[in-house]
Amino acid sequence: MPWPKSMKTIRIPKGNLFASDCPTRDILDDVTSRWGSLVVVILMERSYRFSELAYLIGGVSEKMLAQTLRILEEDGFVLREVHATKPPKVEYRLTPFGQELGERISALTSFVEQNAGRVMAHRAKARQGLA
Amino acid sequence: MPWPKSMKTIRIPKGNLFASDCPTRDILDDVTSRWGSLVVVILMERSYRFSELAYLIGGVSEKMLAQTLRILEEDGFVLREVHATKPPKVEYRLTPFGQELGERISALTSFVEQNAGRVMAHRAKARQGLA
DNA sequence: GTATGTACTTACGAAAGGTAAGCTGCGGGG
DNA sequence: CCCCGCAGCTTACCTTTCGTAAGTACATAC
Repeated sequence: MPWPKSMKTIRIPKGNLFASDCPTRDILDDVTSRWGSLVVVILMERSYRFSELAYLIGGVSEKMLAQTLRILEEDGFVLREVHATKPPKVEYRLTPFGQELGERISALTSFVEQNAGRVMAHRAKARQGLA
Repeated sequence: MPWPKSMKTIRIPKGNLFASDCPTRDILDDVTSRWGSLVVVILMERSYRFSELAYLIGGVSEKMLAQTLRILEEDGFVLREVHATKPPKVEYRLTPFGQELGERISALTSFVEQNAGRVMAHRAKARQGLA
């Protein structure tokens, strides 16, 4: 697909989010990943252990939970605390930076929760239109 | 993995986002999908045509853009207007509902853009720790 | 009649994600 | 002793999703 003429008058609206090679894109993917956002929201409440998270977040596999937590830790949103008890105990909590992020994500998730009915209704209408 | 003992005292923090069979989860996936959030943010600015979106959002394929737009339309966030000109022209814009959503998503994306430096710095430190 | 413009679809290979089993290290029951 | 269980991952394997590139339709322009 060639570059359309209407492009000549268009400027990229904001920052660099829309450039595919910008690291901003990676970070957004991390925090909006399927499990990432759920982990952040649940950690807003308090710290949790690995197995607690695995059970609270319905449908997550241990593999994906571990991967998600590792990424969020690398990005500086989550803190991993190992307690050398027997058997070992690993607690995850949000960093202050992660809490700032969590406020934004919670705003989004609670909006989605509160308006899920509207969306479901619209989906039903849209599918009637197709049939 | 069996249900751990510490679970007995835990209650699910909020709503139903954490139940794997809740439609809320699907909706969240739609709006936080790789391309979904970018489309919503860019449509906050003004309406755009298909090919314009394809060029503004770096790295998106036409296939994924079409799929993303169809989903956002079904959910009631985006409106699709076909102008029967020759050649045809299709405009996409946010519904009022989509704009409410867009405010939440923009809050998140602008936070990420503004704090990308912090994240990159933390990633670099984390990788030094490993080496 | 060949090429262009617009908005998609479709086929196919690559990559991400899910499932389930294994691993380590220690303590307790038989 | 020996094996099981607990906790927190990790690995192997397979399925689903995604990206790439080509094709479609229809009309006008060359």
